[in-house]
Amino acid sequence: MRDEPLKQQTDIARAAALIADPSRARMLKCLADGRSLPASALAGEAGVSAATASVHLAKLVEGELVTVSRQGRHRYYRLAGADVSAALEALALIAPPLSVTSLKQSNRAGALHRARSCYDHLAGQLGAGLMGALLDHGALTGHDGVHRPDEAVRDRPASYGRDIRYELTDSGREQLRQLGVDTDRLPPRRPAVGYCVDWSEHRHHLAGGLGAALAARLFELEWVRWGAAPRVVLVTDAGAAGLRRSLGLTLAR
Amino acid sequence: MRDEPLKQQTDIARAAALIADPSRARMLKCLADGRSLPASALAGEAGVSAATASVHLAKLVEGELVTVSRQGRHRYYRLAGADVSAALEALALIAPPLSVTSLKQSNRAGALHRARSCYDHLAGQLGAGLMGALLDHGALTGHDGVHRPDEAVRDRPASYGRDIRYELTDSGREQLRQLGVDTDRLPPRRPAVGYCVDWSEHRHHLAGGLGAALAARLFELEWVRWGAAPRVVLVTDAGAAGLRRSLGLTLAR
DNA sequence: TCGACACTTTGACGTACGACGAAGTGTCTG
DNA sequence: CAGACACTTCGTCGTACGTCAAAGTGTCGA
Repeated sequence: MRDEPLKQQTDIARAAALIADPSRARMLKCLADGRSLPASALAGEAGVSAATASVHLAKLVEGELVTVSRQGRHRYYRLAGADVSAALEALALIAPPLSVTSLKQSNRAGALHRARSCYDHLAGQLGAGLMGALLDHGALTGHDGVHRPDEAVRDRPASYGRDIRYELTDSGREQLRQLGVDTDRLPPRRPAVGYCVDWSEHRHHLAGGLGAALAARLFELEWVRWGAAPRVVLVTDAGAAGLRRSLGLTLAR
Repeated sequence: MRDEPLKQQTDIARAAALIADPSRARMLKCLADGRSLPASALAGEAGVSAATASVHLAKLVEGELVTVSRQGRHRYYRLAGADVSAALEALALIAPPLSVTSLKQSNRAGALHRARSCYDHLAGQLGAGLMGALLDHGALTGHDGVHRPDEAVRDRPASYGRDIRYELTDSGREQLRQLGVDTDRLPPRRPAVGYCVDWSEHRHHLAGGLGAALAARLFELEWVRWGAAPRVVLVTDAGAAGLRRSLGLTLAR
Protein backbone atom coordinates (compact mmCIF):
# COMPACT_ATOMS: atom_id res chain seq x y z
CA MET A 1 0.00 0.00 0.00
CA ARG A 2 2.93 2.31 0.49
CA ASP A 3 4.46 3.94 -2.52
CA GLU A 4 6.98 1.17 -2.61
CA PRO A 5 7.89 -0.60 -5.86
CA LEU A 6 4.28 -1.30 -6.67
CA LYS A 7 4.21 -4.20 -9.02
CA GLN A 8 1.90 -3.94 -11.98
CA GLN A 9 -1.40 -2.66 -10.66
CA THR A 10 -4.30 -4.67 -12.00
CA ASP A 11 -7.85 -3.64 -12.57
CA ILE A 12 -9.75 -6.14 -10.46
CA ALA A 13 -12.94 -4.15 -10.94
CA ARG A 14 -12.91 -4.92 -14.67
CA ALA A 15 -12.29 -8.60 -14.05
CA ALA A 16 -15.06 -8.70 -11.48
CA ALA A 17 -17.42 -6.84 -13.81
CA LEU A 18 -17.02 -9.60 -16.37
CA ILE A 19 -18.20 -12.13 -13.80
CA ALA A 20 -20.80 -9.85 -12.27
CA ASP A 21 -23.45 -10.38 -14.91
CA PRO A 22 -25.76 -13.30 -14.04
CA SER A 23 -25.81 -14.65 -17.58
CA ARG A 24 -22.04 -14.57 -17.90
CA ALA A 25 -21.64 -16.07 -14.44
CA ARG A 26 -23.82 -19.01 -15.42
CA MET A 27 -21.80 -19.54 -18.57
CA LEU A 28 -18.54 -19.43 -16.67
CA LYS A 29 -19.86 -21.90 -14.14
CA CYS A 30 -20.63 -24.34 -16.96
CA LEU A 31 -17.11 -23.98 -18.26
CA ALA A 32 -15.59 -24.24 -14.80
CA ASP A 33 -14.71 -27.91 -15.13
CA GLY A 34 -12.59 -27.28 -18.19
CA ARG A 35 -15.03 -28.37 -20.87
CA SER A 36 -15.21 -26.48 -24.11
CA LEU A 37 -18.74 -25.76 -25.25
CA PRO A 38 -20.32 -24.15 -28.30
CA ALA A 39 -22.04 -20.79 -28.02
CA SER A 40 -25.48 -22.32 -28.46
CA ALA A 41 -25.06 -24.61 -25.48
CA LEU A 42 -23.90 -21.73 -23.34
CA ALA A 43 -26.85 -19.63 -24.45
CA GLY A 44 -29.15 -22.43 -23.34
CA GLU A 45 -27.40 -22.77 -20.02
CA ALA A 46 -27.62 -19.07 -19.37
CA GLY A 47 -31.23 -18.89 -20.51
CA VAL A 48 -30.67 -16.09 -23.02
CA SER A 49 -30.95 -15.72 -26.76
CA ALA A 50 -28.11 -16.55 -29.11
CA ALA A 51 -27.59 -12.87 -29.82
CA THR A 52 -27.23 -12.00 -26.16
CA ALA A 53 -24.94 -14.93 -25.52
CA SER A 54 -22.77 -13.89 -28.41
CA VAL A 55 -22.27 -10.44 -26.94
CA HIS A 56 -21.43 -11.90 -23.56
CA LEU A 57 -18.95 -14.37 -24.95
CA ALA A 58 -17.27 -11.67 -27.00
CA LYS A 59 -16.74 -9.71 -23.79
CA LEU A 60 -15.34 -12.70 -21.99
CA VAL A 61 -12.89 -13.32 -24.82
CA GLU A 62 -11.97 -9.64 -24.94
CA GLY A 63 -11.34 -9.79 -21.20
CA GLU A 64 -9.26 -12.94 -21.65
CA LEU A 65 -11.33 -15.02 -19.27
CA VAL A 66 -12.21 -17.50 -22.02
CA THR A 67 -10.68 -18.52 -25.32
CA VAL A 68 -12.44 -19.51 -28.48
CA SER A 69 -11.57 -22.03 -31.16
CA ARG A 70 -13.45 -22.27 -34.42
CA GLN A 71 -14.42 -25.64 -35.81
CA GLY A 72 -16.53 -25.37 -38.91
CA ARG A 73 -19.69 -23.50 -38.12
CA HIS A 74 -19.27 -24.01 -34.39
CA ARG A 75 -17.21 -21.95 -32.03
CA TYR A 76 -16.04 -23.68 -28.90
CA TYR A 77 -15.43 -21.64 -25.79
CA ARG A 78 -13.38 -22.66 -22.80
CA LEU A 79 -11.83 -21.02 -19.77
CA ALA A 80 -8.56 -19.27 -20.53
CA GLY A 81 -6.65 -20.95 -17.72
CA ALA A 82 -6.56 -22.54 -14.32
CA ASP A 83 -6.31 -19.15 -12.66
CA VAL A 84 -9.72 -18.30 -14.02
CA SER A 85 -11.36 -21.31 -12.43
CA ALA A 86 -9.44 -20.55 -9.25
CA ALA A 87 -10.93 -17.07 -9.21
CA LEU A 88 -14.40 -18.48 -9.77
CA GLU A 89 -13.99 -20.86 -6.87
CA ALA A 90 -12.66 -18.15 -4.60
CA LEU A 91 -15.71 -16.06 -5.44
CA ALA A 92 -18.03 -18.98 -4.82
CA LEU A 93 -16.67 -19.18 -1.28
CA ILE A 94 -17.67 -15.64 -0.42
CA ALA A 95 -20.89 -15.54 -2.45
CA PRO A 96 -24.34 -15.60 -0.89
CA PRO A 97 -26.61 -18.59 -1.58
CA LEU A 98 -28.49 -18.40 -4.85
CA SER A 99 -31.90 -16.80 -4.50
CA VAL A 100 -35.03 -18.60 -5.59
CA THR A 101 -35.73 -16.17 -8.39
CA SER A 102 -32.38 -16.95 -9.98
CA LEU A 103 -32.96 -20.65 -9.54
CA LYS A 104 -36.18 -20.35 -11.49
CA GLN A 105 -34.20 -18.99 -14.39
CA SER A 106 -32.23 -22.17 -14.55
CA ASN A 107 -35.40 -24.20 -15.03
CA ARG A 108 -35.05 -24.07 -18.76
CA ALA A 109 -31.43 -25.16 -18.47
CA GLY A 110 -32.58 -28.12 -16.41
CA ALA A 111 -35.27 -28.98 -18.96
CA LEU A 112 -32.70 -28.81 -21.76
CA HIS A 113 -30.50 -31.20 -19.83
CA ARG A 114 -33.34 -33.69 -19.45
CA ALA A 115 -34.50 -33.74 -23.05
CA ARG A 116 -34.14 -31.48 -26.07
CA SER A 117 -34.09 -31.60 -29.82
CA CYS A 118 -30.83 -31.59 -31.76
CA TYR A 119 -31.41 -31.01 -35.47
CA ASP A 120 -34.16 -33.60 -36.12
CA HIS A 121 -33.40 -36.08 -33.33
CA LEU A 122 -33.30 -36.20 -29.54
CA ALA A 123 -30.60 -35.13 -27.11
CA GLY A 124 -30.02 -34.59 -23.43
CA GLN A 125 -30.51 -37.32 -20.83
CA LEU A 126 -33.27 -38.73 -22.98
CA GLY A 127 -31.19 -38.85 -26.17
CA ALA A 128 -28.10 -40.25 -24.49
CA GLY A 129 -30.26 -42.66 -22.50
CA LEU A 130 -31.89 -44.01 -25.64
CA MET A 131 -28.47 -44.53 -27.19
CA GLY A 132 -27.26 -46.30 -24.06
CA ALA A 133 -30.30 -48.58 -24.03
CA LEU A 134 -29.80 -49.53 -27.67
CA LEU A 135 -26.17 -50.38 -26.95
CA ASP A 136 -27.07 -52.34 -23.81
CA HIS A 137 -29.52 -54.43 -25.79
CA GLY A 138 -27.08 -55.11 -28.59
CA ALA A 139 -29.15 -53.16 -31.07
CA LEU A 140 -26.07 -51.14 -31.96
CA THR A 141 -22.38 -52.09 -31.81
CA GLY A 142 -19.10 -50.33 -32.35
CA HIS A 143 -18.55 -48.32 -29.17
CA ASP A 144 -19.77 -47.88 -25.61
CA GLY A 145 -21.28 -44.45 -26.25
CA VAL A 146 -19.10 -42.47 -23.90
CA HIS A 147 -17.29 -39.38 -25.16
CA ARG A 148 -13.69 -39.18 -23.95
CA PRO A 149 -12.14 -35.84 -24.89
CA ASP A 150 -8.59 -37.26 -24.71
CA GLU A 151 -9.30 -40.01 -27.19
CA ALA A 152 -11.48 -37.94 -29.47
CA VAL A 153 -9.88 -37.18 -32.82
CA ARG A 154 -12.43 -35.01 -34.54
CA ASP A 155 -15.37 -35.44 -32.16
CA ARG A 156 -16.48 -32.27 -30.39
CA PRO A 157 -19.44 -31.62 -28.10
CA ALA A 158 -22.65 -30.51 -29.81
CA SER A 159 -21.78 -31.59 -33.32
CA TYR A 160 -21.96 -34.71 -35.45
CA GLY A 161 -19.43 -37.34 -34.53
CA ARG A 162 -16.98 -38.85 -36.99
CA ASP A 163 -14.51 -40.86 -34.99
CA ILE A 164 -16.71 -43.90 -34.53
CA ARG A 165 -18.77 -46.09 -36.83
CA TYR A 166 -21.81 -47.61 -35.19
CA GLU A 167 -23.52 -50.61 -36.83
CA LEU A 168 -27.15 -51.60 -36.54
CA THR A 169 -27.52 -55.31 -35.73
CA ASP A 170 -30.27 -57.65 -36.91
CA SER A 171 -31.50 -57.79 -33.35
CA GLY A 172 -31.61 -54.02 -33.32
CA ARG A 173 -33.66 -53.95 -36.50
CA GLU A 174 -36.21 -56.24 -34.82
CA GLN A 175 -36.33 -54.22 -31.60
CA LEU A 176 -36.95 -51.03 -33.54
CA ARG A 177 -39.67 -52.67 -35.57
CA GLN A 178 -41.47 -53.53 -32.36
CA LEU A 179 -41.32 -49.86 -31.43
CA GLY A 180 -42.89 -49.01 -34.73
CA VAL A 181 -39.78 -47.83 -36.58
CA ASP A 182 -39.40 -49.51 -39.94
CA THR A 183 -35.68 -49.57 -40.65
CA ASP A 184 -36.30 -50.48 -44.26
CA ARG A 185 -38.12 -47.24 -44.94
CA LEU A 186 -35.46 -44.77 -43.97
CA PRO A 187 -34.55 -41.93 -46.38
CA PRO A 188 -32.36 -43.40 -49.11
CA ARG A 189 -29.26 -41.23 -49.43
CA ARG A 190 -28.85 -40.26 -45.77
CA PRO A 191 -26.64 -42.46 -43.54
CA ALA A 192 -28.97 -44.38 -41.25
CA VAL A 193 -26.84 -44.56 -38.15
CA GLY A 194 -25.10 -41.39 -36.98
CA TYR A 195 -24.37 -39.82 -33.67
CA CYS A 196 -23.66 -36.52 -31.99
CA VAL A 197 -21.57 -35.83 -28.95
CA ASP A 198 -24.09 -34.67 -26.37
CA TRP A 199 -22.64 -31.60 -24.66
CA SER A 200 -24.62 -31.99 -21.47
CA GLU A 201 -24.10 -35.72 -21.06
CA HIS A 202 -20.61 -36.28 -22.44
CA ARG A 203 -22.08 -39.26 -24.26
CA HIS A 204 -23.27 -40.02 -27.76
CA HIS A 205 -26.87 -39.73 -28.80
CA LEU A 206 -28.40 -41.31 -31.88
CA ALA A 207 -28.56 -39.17 -35.01
CA GLY A 208 -28.77 -39.89 -38.74
CA GLY A 209 -31.88 -41.18 -40.53
CA LEU A 210 -32.55 -43.67 -37.79
CA GLY A 211 -32.25 -41.03 -35.06
CA ALA A 212 -34.72 -38.84 -36.88
CA ALA A 213 -37.14 -41.72 -37.47
CA LEU A 214 -37.00 -42.80 -33.83
CA ALA A 215 -37.64 -39.25 -32.66
CA ALA A 216 -40.57 -38.89 -35.04
CA ARG A 217 -42.03 -42.17 -33.81
CA LEU A 218 -41.78 -41.09 -30.16
CA PHE A 219 -43.65 -37.88 -30.98
CA GLU A 220 -46.21 -39.95 -32.90
CA LEU A 221 -46.71 -42.25 -29.92
CA GLU A 222 -47.02 -39.12 -27.74
CA TRP A 223 -44.27 -40.47 -25.55
CA VAL A 224 -42.67 -37.05 -25.89
CA ARG A 225 -44.02 -33.62 -26.73
CA TRP A 226 -42.67 -30.11 -27.17
CA GLY A 227 -42.13 -27.93 -24.13
CA ALA A 228 -42.77 -24.22 -23.88
CA ALA A 229 -39.26 -22.94 -24.58
CA PRO A 230 -37.48 -23.58 -27.88
CA ARG A 231 -35.90 -27.04 -28.24
CA VAL A 232 -37.25 -28.20 -24.90
CA VAL A 233 -38.76 -31.69 -25.09
CA LEU A 234 -40.92 -33.21 -22.38
CA VAL A 235 -41.38 -36.93 -21.69
CA THR A 236 -45.03 -37.76 -21.06
CA ASP A 237 -46.18 -40.18 -18.38
CA ALA A 238 -47.03 -42.67 -21.13
CA GLY A 239 -43.55 -42.12 -22.53
CA ALA A 240 -41.82 -42.79 -19.23
CA ALA A 241 -43.79 -46.01 -18.85
CA GLY A 242 -43.27 -47.05 -22.47
CA LEU A 243 -39.55 -46.44 -22.45
CA ARG A 244 -39.16 -48.39 -19.25
CA ARG A 245 -41.21 -51.29 -20.59
CA SER A 246 -39.76 -51.52 -24.09
CA LEU A 247 -36.15 -50.53 -23.52
CA GLY A 248 -35.64 -50.77 -19.76
CA LEU A 249 -34.85 -47.05 -19.83
CA THR A 250 -35.60 -45.10 -16.66
CA LEU A 251 -35.10 -41.36 -16.69
CA ALA A 252 -34.21 -39.44 -13.56
CA ARG A 253 -36.86 -37.14 -12.10
CA MET B 1 -22.60 -30.39 -13.63
CA ARG B 2 -24.88 -33.35 -13.71
CA ASP B 3 -28.04 -33.26 -11.69
CA GLU B 4 -26.22 -34.97 -8.89
CA PRO B 5 -26.48 -33.79 -5.27
CA LEU B 6 -25.60 -30.22 -6.08
CA LYS B 7 -24.27 -28.63 -2.96
CA GLN B 8 -25.54 -25.20 -2.03
CA GLN B 9 -25.50 -23.13 -5.19
CA THR B 10 -23.94 -19.73 -4.62
CA ASP B 11 -24.53 -16.52 -6.46
CA ILE B 12 -21.06 -15.63 -7.63
CA ALA B 13 -22.49 -12.91 -9.85
CA ARG B 14 -23.67 -10.99 -6.80
CA ALA B 15 -20.32 -11.33 -5.09
CA ALA B 16 -18.52 -10.24 -8.24
CA ALA B 17 -20.89 -7.29 -8.67
CA LEU B 18 -19.84 -5.99 -5.27
CA ILE B 19 -16.23 -5.93 -6.43
CA ALA B 20 -17.02 -4.78 -9.94
CA ASP B 21 -17.43 -1.12 -9.09
CA PRO B 22 -14.14 0.81 -9.40
CA SER B 23 -14.71 2.80 -6.22
CA ARG B 24 -15.55 -0.29 -4.18
CA ALA B 25 -12.63 -2.16 -5.68
CA ARG B 26 -10.24 0.57 -4.60
CA MET B 27 -11.66 0.50 -1.08
CA LEU B 28 -11.32 -3.26 -0.89
CA LYS B 29 -7.75 -3.08 -2.10
CA CYS B 30 -6.92 -0.70 0.74
CA LEU B 31 -8.43 -3.11 3.21
CA ALA B 32 -6.75 -6.11 1.62
CA ASP B 33 -3.91 -6.23 4.12
CA GLY B 34 -6.30 -6.57 7.05
CA ARG B 35 -6.26 -3.01 8.31
CA SER B 36 -9.44 -1.46 9.55
CA LEU B 37 -10.05 2.04 8.28
CA PRO B 38 -12.67 4.71 8.87
CA ALA B 39 -15.14 5.62 6.14
CA SER B 40 -13.50 8.98 5.51
CA ALA B 41 -10.15 7.41 4.74
CA LEU B 42 -11.76 4.97 2.35
CA ALA B 43 -13.64 7.78 0.65
CA GLY B 44 -10.34 9.57 0.10
CA GLU B 45 -8.69 6.43 -1.23
CA ALA B 46 -11.53 5.82 -3.64
CA GLY B 47 -11.67 9.43 -4.72
CA VAL B 48 -15.38 9.86 -4.02
CA SER B 49 -17.48 11.94 -1.67
CA ALA B 50 -18.35 10.76 1.81
CA ALA B 51 -21.94 10.21 0.73
CA THR B 52 -20.94 7.95 -2.14
CA ALA B 53 -18.48 6.06 0.00
CA SER B 54 -21.15 5.52 2.61
CA VAL B 55 -23.47 3.94 0.05
CA HIS B 56 -20.69 1.69 -1.19
CA LEU B 57 -19.65 0.60 2.28
CA ALA B 58 -23.24 -0.17 3.20
CA LYS B 59 -23.44 -2.50 0.20
CA LEU B 60 -20.19 -4.21 1.10
CA VAL B 61 -21.45 -4.79 4.64
CA GLU B 62 -24.81 -6.00 3.34
CA GLY B 63 -22.94 -8.41 1.05
CA GLU B 64 -20.81 -9.53 3.98
CA LEU B 65 -17.53 -8.69 2.33
CA VAL B 66 -16.61 -6.23 5.08
CA THR B 67 -17.61 -5.74 8.69
CA VAL B 68 -18.00 -2.53 10.59
CA SER B 69 -17.27 -1.60 14.17
CA ARG B 70 -18.37 1.67 15.69
CA GLN B 71 -16.00 3.62 17.89
CA GLY B 72 -17.43 6.93 18.92
CA ARG B 73 -18.19 8.97 15.90
CA HIS B 74 -15.97 6.86 13.69
CA ARG B 75 -16.88 3.63 11.97
CA TYR B 76 -14.05 1.31 11.17
CA TYR B 77 -14.39 -1.04 8.25
CA ARG B 78 -12.35 -4.18 7.64
CA LEU B 79 -12.54 -7.23 5.42
CA ALA B 80 -14.94 -9.85 6.71
CA GLY B 81 -12.43 -12.69 6.50
CA ALA B 82 -9.41 -14.28 4.90
CA ASP B 83 -11.54 -15.77 2.15
CA VAL B 84 -12.40 -12.28 1.01
CA SER B 85 -8.78 -11.29 0.58
CA ALA B 86 -8.17 -14.62 -1.11
CA ALA B 87 -10.89 -13.81 -3.62
CA LEU B 88 -9.41 -10.38 -4.22
CA GLU B 89 -6.01 -11.87 -4.88
CA ALA B 90 -7.44 -14.50 -7.21
CA LEU B 91 -9.15 -11.75 -9.16
CA ALA B 92 -5.98 -9.69 -9.29
CA LEU B 93 -4.27 -12.60 -11.03
CA ILE B 94 -6.72 -12.63 -13.91
CA ALA B 95 -7.30 -8.90 -14.11
CA PRO B 96 -5.95 -6.73 -16.90
CA PRO B 97 -3.38 -4.07 -16.03
CA LEU B 98 -4.84 -0.86 -14.74
CA SER B 99 -5.53 1.64 -17.51
CA VAL B 100 -4.03 5.11 -17.43
CA THR B 101 -7.38 6.77 -17.01
CA SER B 102 -8.04 4.84 -13.84
CA LEU B 103 -4.57 5.62 -12.60
CA LYS B 104 -5.33 9.29 -12.99
CA GLN B 105 -8.23 8.86 -10.61
CA SER B 106 -5.86 7.66 -7.96
CA ASN B 107 -3.83 10.86 -8.24
CA ARG B 108 -5.80 12.43 -5.47
CA ALA B 109 -5.29 9.37 -3.31
CA GLY B 110 -1.56 9.67 -3.93
CA ALA B 111 -1.64 13.36 -3.07
CA LEU B 112 -3.53 12.59 0.14
CA HIS B 113 -0.86 10.08 1.03
CA ARG B 114 1.90 12.62 0.53
CA ALA B 115 0.37 15.45 2.51
CA ARG B 116 -3.06 16.39 3.74
CA SER B 117 -4.75 18.30 6.51
CA CYS B 118 -6.21 16.53 9.53
CA TYR B 119 -8.39 18.86 11.58
CA ASP B 120 -6.04 21.85 11.90
CA HIS B 121 -2.69 20.12 11.51
CA LEU B 122 -0.76 18.10 8.93
CA ALA B 123 -0.96 14.41 8.07
CA GLY B 124 0.27 11.95 5.47
CA GLN B 125 3.93 11.40 4.70
CA LEU B 126 4.55 15.05 5.51
CA GLY B 127 2.80 14.92 8.89
CA ALA B 128 4.34 11.64 9.96
CA GLY B 129 7.71 12.76 8.59
CA LEU B 130 7.62 15.94 10.66
CA MET B 131 6.79 13.91 13.74
CA GLY B 132 9.65 11.52 13.00
CA ALA B 133 12.11 14.37 12.53
CA LEU B 134 11.10 15.97 15.82
CA LEU B 135 11.63 12.63 17.58
CA ASP B 136 14.96 12.04 15.84
CA HIS B 137 16.19 15.43 17.00
CA GLY B 138 15.07 14.89 20.55
CA ALA B 139 12.50 17.65 20.34
CA LEU B 140 9.88 15.23 21.55
CA THR B 141 10.19 12.17 23.77
CA GLY B 142 7.91 9.42 24.98
CA HIS B 143 7.59 7.05 22.05
CA ASP B 144 9.11 6.18 18.68
CA GLY B 145 6.08 7.33 16.70
CA VAL B 146 5.16 4.00 15.19
CA HIS B 147 1.60 2.71 15.50
CA ARG B 148 1.46 -1.00 16.38
CA PRO B 149 -2.13 -2.27 16.21
CA ASP B 150 -1.35 -5.18 18.57
CA GLU B 151 -0.05 -2.94 21.32
CA ALA B 152 -2.62 -0.20 20.82
CA VAL B 153 -5.12 0.06 23.65
CA ARG B 154 -7.43 2.82 22.53
CA ASP B 155 -5.48 4.16 19.56
CA ARG B 156 -7.19 3.75 16.19
CA PRO B 157 -6.21 4.99 12.75
CA ALA B 158 -7.50 8.42 11.79
CA SER B 159 -8.36 9.65 15.24
CA TYR B 160 -6.68 11.32 18.18
CA GLY B 161 -4.32 9.07 20.09
CA ARG B 162 -4.59 8.47 23.84
CA ASP B 163 -2.25 5.62 24.62
CA ILE B 164 0.91 7.65 24.67
CA ARG B 165 2.03 10.87 26.30
CA TYR B 166 4.61 12.83 24.33
CA GLU B 167 6.67 15.50 26.06
CA LEU B 168 8.24 18.54 24.48
CA THR B 169 11.90 18.98 25.51
CA ASP B 170 13.78 22.23 26.07
CA SER B 171 15.79 21.45 22.99
CA GLY B 172 12.57 21.01 21.09
CA ARG B 173 11.31 24.37 22.27
CA GLU B 174 14.46 25.96 20.88
CA GLN B 175 14.27 24.14 17.54
CA LEU B 176 10.70 25.25 17.07
CA ARG B 177 11.55 28.82 17.93
CA GLN B 178 14.12 28.79 15.13
CA LEU B 179 11.38 27.69 12.78
CA GLY B 180 9.31 30.62 13.93
CA VAL B 181 6.94 28.77 16.24
CA ASP B 182 6.71 30.42 19.63
CA THR B 183 5.84 27.65 22.06
CA ASP B 184 5.01 30.16 24.75
CA ARG B 185 2.16 31.62 22.74
CA LEU B 186 0.06 28.52 22.22
CA PRO B 187 -3.68 28.60 23.02
CA PRO B 188 -4.06 28.34 26.79
CA ARG B 189 -6.57 25.60 27.53
CA ARG B 190 -5.70 23.24 24.68
CA PRO B 191 -3.06 20.53 25.30
CA ALA B 192 0.05 21.56 23.39
CA VAL B 193 1.36 18.17 22.37
CA GLY B 194 -1.10 15.69 20.92
CA TYR B 195 -0.99 13.15 18.17
CA CYS B 196 -3.16 11.24 15.75
CA VAL B 197 -2.63 7.80 14.30
CA ASP B 198 -2.00 8.45 10.63
CA TRP B 199 -4.06 5.93 8.68
CA SER B 200 -1.90 6.01 5.57
CA GLU B 201 1.45 5.89 7.36
CA HIS B 202 0.75 3.71 10.39
CA ARG B 203 2.65 6.27 12.37
CA HIS B 204 1.84 9.20 14.62
CA HIS B 205 1.64 12.76 13.40
CA LEU B 206 1.76 15.84 15.57
CA ALA B 207 -1.56 17.29 16.68
CA GLY B 208 -2.68 19.51 19.56
CA GLY B 209 -1.94 23.21 19.87
CA LEU B 210 1.63 22.70 18.78
CA GLY B 211 0.61 20.70 15.71
CA ALA B 212 -1.78 23.44 14.69
CA ALA B 213 0.80 26.16 15.25
CA LEU B 214 3.44 24.31 13.27
CA ALA B 215 1.04 23.77 10.38
CA ALA B 216 0.04 27.44 10.42
CA ARG B 217 3.68 28.49 10.39
CA LEU B 218 4.47 26.26 7.40
CA PHE B 219 1.60 27.84 5.46
CA GLU B 220 2.85 31.26 6.52
CA LEU B 221 6.35 30.46 5.27
CA GLU B 222 4.75 29.18 2.05
CA TRP B 223 6.55 25.93 2.54
CA VAL B 224 3.18 24.27 1.93
CA ARG B 225 0.00 25.40 0.18
CA TRP B 226 -3.45 24.01 -0.48
CA GLY B 227 -3.96 21.67 -3.45
CA ALA B 228 -6.94 21.60 -5.74
CA ALA B 229 -8.94 18.82 -4.08
CA PRO B 230 -10.25 19.10 -0.50
CA ARG B 231 -7.67 18.42 2.22
CA VAL B 232 -4.85 18.00 -0.26
CA VAL B 233 -1.70 19.83 0.79
CA LEU B 234 1.25 20.46 -1.50
CA VAL B 235 4.86 21.00 -0.44
CA THR B 236 6.44 23.88 -2.35
CA ASP B 237 10.01 23.81 -3.66
CA ALA B 238 10.97 26.26 -0.94
CA GLY B 239 9.28 23.98 1.57
CA ALA B 240 11.18 20.90 0.42
CA ALA B 241 14.45 22.79 0.73
CA GLY B 242 13.56 24.36 4.06
CA LEU B 243 12.45 21.10 5.64
CA ARG B 244 15.61 19.41 4.51
CA ARG B 245 17.78 22.21 5.82
CA SER B 246 16.10 22.83 9.15
CA LEU B 247 14.95 19.33 10.11
CA GLY B 248 16.86 17.00 7.81
CA LEU B 249 13.52 15.86 6.46
CA THR B 250 13.44 14.63 2.88
CA LEU B 251 10.11 13.72 1.35
CA ALA B 252 9.82 11.10 -1.36
CA ARG B 253 8.87 12.39 -4.82
C1' DT C 1 -25.37 23.38 26.01
C1' DC C 2 -23.64 24.48 21.58
C1' DG C 3 -20.87 23.82 17.60
C1' DA C 4 -17.82 20.82 15.00
C1' DC C 5 -17.40 16.60 13.13
C1' DA C 6 -18.10 11.53 11.08
C1' DC C 7 -21.21 9.43 8.88
C1' DT C 8 -25.80 8.21 6.70
C1' DT C 9 -30.05 9.12 4.16
C1' DT C 10 -32.69 11.26 0.60
C1' DG C 11 -33.65 12.89 -3.96
C1' DA C 12 -32.38 14.04 -8.63
C1' DC C 13 -29.62 13.24 -12.52
C1' DG C 14 -26.93 11.00 -16.11
C1' DT C 15 -25.32 7.00 -18.20
C1' DA C 16 -23.68 2.55 -18.98
C1' DC C 17 -25.27 -1.91 -20.12
C1' DG C 18 -28.08 -6.08 -20.82
C1' DA C 19 -31.98 -7.67 -23.40
C1' DC C 20 -33.94 -9.08 -27.96
C1' DG C 21 -35.54 -9.03 -33.10
C1' DA C 22 -33.88 -8.63 -37.45
C1' DA C 23 -30.46 -8.69 -40.70
C1' DG C 24 -25.78 -10.25 -42.18
C1' DT C 25 -21.67 -13.68 -42.62
C1' DG C 26 -19.68 -17.97 -43.06
C1' DT C 27 -20.13 -23.23 -43.20
C1' DC C 28 -22.13 -27.54 -43.81
C1' DT C 29 -25.72 -30.92 -46.01
C1' DG C 30 -28.13 -32.91 -49.80
C1' DC D 1 -26.35 -24.59 -55.80
C1' DA D 2 -30.08 -23.93 -52.38
C1' DG D 3 -31.37 -24.23 -47.91
C1' DA D 4 -30.51 -24.97 -42.98
C1' DC D 5 -27.75 -23.82 -39.40
C1' DA D 6 -24.22 -21.47 -35.88
C1' DC D 7 -22.98 -17.43 -34.84
C1' DT D 8 -22.30 -12.29 -35.02
C1' DT D 9 -23.60 -7.43 -35.73
C1' DC D 10 -26.83 -3.67 -35.56
C1' DG D 11 -30.42 -0.80 -33.66
C1' DT D 12 -33.55 0.02 -30.08
C1' DC D 13 -35.46 -0.16 -25.66
C1' DG D 14 -35.78 -0.21 -20.65
C1' DT D 15 -33.67 -0.01 -16.31
C1' DA D 16 -30.44 -0.53 -12.76
C1' DC D 17 -26.85 1.96 -10.53
C1' DG D 18 -23.14 5.27 -9.37
C1' DT D 19 -22.72 10.14 -8.35
C1' DC D 20 -23.25 14.27 -5.51
C1' DA D 21 -25.56 18.21 -2.82
C1' DA D 22 -28.27 18.89 0.90
C1' DA D 23 -30.46 17.54 4.91
C1' DG D 24 -30.60 14.42 9.00
C1' DT D 25 -28.55 11.56 13.08
C1' DG D 26 -25.46 10.63 16.56
C1' DT D 27 -20.96 11.68 19.15
C1' DC D 28 -17.42 14.44 20.95
C1' DG D 29 -15.16 18.51 23.09
C1' DA D 30 -15.16 23.21 25.16
